[in-house]
Amino acid sequence: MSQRTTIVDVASAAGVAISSASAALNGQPGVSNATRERIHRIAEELEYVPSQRGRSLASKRAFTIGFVVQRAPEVMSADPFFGAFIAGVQKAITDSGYVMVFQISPSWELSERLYRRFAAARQVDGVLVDQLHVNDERIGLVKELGLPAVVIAPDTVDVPLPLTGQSAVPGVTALVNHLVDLGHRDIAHVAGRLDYVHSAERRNTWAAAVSARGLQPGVQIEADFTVASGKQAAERLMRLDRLPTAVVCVNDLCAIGLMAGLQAGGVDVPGKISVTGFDGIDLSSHVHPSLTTVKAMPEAVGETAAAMLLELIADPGRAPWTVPIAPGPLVIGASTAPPRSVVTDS
Amino acid sequence: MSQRTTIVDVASAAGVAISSASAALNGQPGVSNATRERIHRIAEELEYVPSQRGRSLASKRAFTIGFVVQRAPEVMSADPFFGAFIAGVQKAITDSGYVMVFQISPSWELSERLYRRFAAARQVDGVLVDQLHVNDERIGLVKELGLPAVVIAPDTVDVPLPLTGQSAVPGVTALVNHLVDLGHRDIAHVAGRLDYVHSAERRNTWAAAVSARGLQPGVQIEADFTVASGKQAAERLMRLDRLPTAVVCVNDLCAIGLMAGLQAGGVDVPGKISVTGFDGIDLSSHVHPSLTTVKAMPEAVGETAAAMLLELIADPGRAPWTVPIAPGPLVIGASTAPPRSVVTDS
DNA sequence: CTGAAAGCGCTTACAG
DNA sequence: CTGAAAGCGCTTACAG
Repeated sequence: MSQRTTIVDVASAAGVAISSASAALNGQPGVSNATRERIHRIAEELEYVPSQRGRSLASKRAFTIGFVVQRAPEVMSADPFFGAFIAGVQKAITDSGYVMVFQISPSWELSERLYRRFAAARQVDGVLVDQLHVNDERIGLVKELGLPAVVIAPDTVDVPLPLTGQSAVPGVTALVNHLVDLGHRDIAHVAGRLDYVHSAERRNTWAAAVSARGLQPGVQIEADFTVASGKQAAERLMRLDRLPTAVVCVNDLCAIGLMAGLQAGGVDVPGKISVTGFDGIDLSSHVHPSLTTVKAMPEAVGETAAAMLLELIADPGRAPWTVPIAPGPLVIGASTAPPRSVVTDS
Repeated sequence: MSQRTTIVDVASAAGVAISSASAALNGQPGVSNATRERIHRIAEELEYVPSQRGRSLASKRAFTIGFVVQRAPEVMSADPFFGAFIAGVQKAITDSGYVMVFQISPSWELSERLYRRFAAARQVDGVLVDQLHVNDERIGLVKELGLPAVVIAPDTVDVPLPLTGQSAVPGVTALVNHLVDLGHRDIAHVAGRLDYVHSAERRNTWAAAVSARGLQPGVQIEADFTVASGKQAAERLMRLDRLPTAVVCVNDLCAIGLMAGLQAGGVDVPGKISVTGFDGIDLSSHVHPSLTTVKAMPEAVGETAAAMLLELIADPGRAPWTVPIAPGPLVIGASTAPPRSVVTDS
């Protein structure tokens, strides 16, 4: 392997000082067009690619952003969010020469260590904070560390940091209205862990939307986003004196588990109970019955979050701002239908 | 934000030269125990964490490994492999101060650009090459770039690079034997894209294992690992003159789609057809019927691959070696049963 | 507009 | 065992 070409090679080949080469290559003012072009041409000829190491040290930037996903690896696997989210992040950062370091952390304790190391070793220029908890310790931590950070959460949340994400309010409201319009009067909810901001938002929206139609919110069961927890929710539901006629689930995976549990217990979906999900994952259109759900747009969220982080890194003093992502569309599947009584009545 | 403490601060506080501080902190010989301890103590007091930027430039290492996943983001989402695989990678590298840069690339063209940039910008010290294709261009590319690389593939594959992974031979053979023992004589296969090494291995193993039991391999249908493709496979299967009594699928997701498609077409599983998967993802135990499958161990593969890459980076001249990962266990679910004729016969 | 110099924070030969 | 010096490949004031 021959020596890599450095900016010194480019400068000497162009007959200029390395400071001129640097300025020209970085598109900075103070270089005549003639020499700028010559330097660019020579850099190309020599296949010059600046070393991130030299650049990092001199410019005090890592050209790297950090993303710590705080959840168990097994849960991550099931989550439909990450592929698309990360693809979106990449789309936003790649052209700036930035790169994303990705870590999984099952616990807050490990997350904290990872963030501290990121900051102390100057390994990243900023971080993405995902899956916000109620009273999330990470907010205080990134502030303490002076680490630029963008939070991903429903845009209804109030945090002292730049934020982007989708609100579930329009989606869950549409889901509830769809059910009420079908004739449902007893609409239950299978919630996610309520210490997560996004599941709390969905739960509250379910209750508010049901009330807004003049109905009493039905039973509420707490689950944890997984298929297994949806299945357990089905078992708890089937032990009730009276089944609700419809269930709004916090997400698709949970709804898929719920449907499987109900079907295993001999409860027909949607004949006996209608079920809705949230996320619009690929699988939701392939299960039987196909799921009525709301599409999330993780790629758009990832792209926006990363773009915001880059802006914040360029201007760290900037006051927090929020960029809402438009809510995704309602997808009506075969898992929702009029309740039996209504069908009989007609 | 106060100034970060640097090695200069540590050295001057300890009253030694920075070279001594460096040697002591990095556990290198040539420092007396007394001064070594003193330096360590002072570094701790000052909460010194070495800057990766300085370290990188001086030591000509990035302390970063690259992982480019070459597939569409949507497919990634569905893939159960990555969460656990990445968790395993982290486990292996975190203590060495290494970090993983993660990229998704839908095409070979983009992958090539990413690898070239990694190499040219000295952004990573090595890469993980996953999901090996038949005649994979990445093998030649990493060699050309002089980029240390570890390949993840079934350990039956022969490539001129260090390799780790699980062979599907024991698992698929066990699956086929299970079906034959139940009485099946017509065992079909839904394959993954056969230009992938791992799906080719599974296909070939299916054919060999069926033959080894003195039977003719049944129909073979090509799919692409997704639920949707499994569903399409079901439709093609149902158009055949005679249904096979059992189907070995390339992976769980595909098997889940196949079962959904069969059930939608009124074909009972396992009453009419037995179905097997591969991977042992969480979902496979929650679908109805629960899936007979073989567990994959992505975390072990990730950990081993990353550990190997670190070894290779430390000794780039090392001759390629292979570390096989023990195959995972057979999981017998409710999706396999004796064929109807056998049940009737008895 | 252009260039010489200092410096980012380390590691690594090399003298003593 | 210990220290002074050079150097990794850039960027960034600062003179000219």
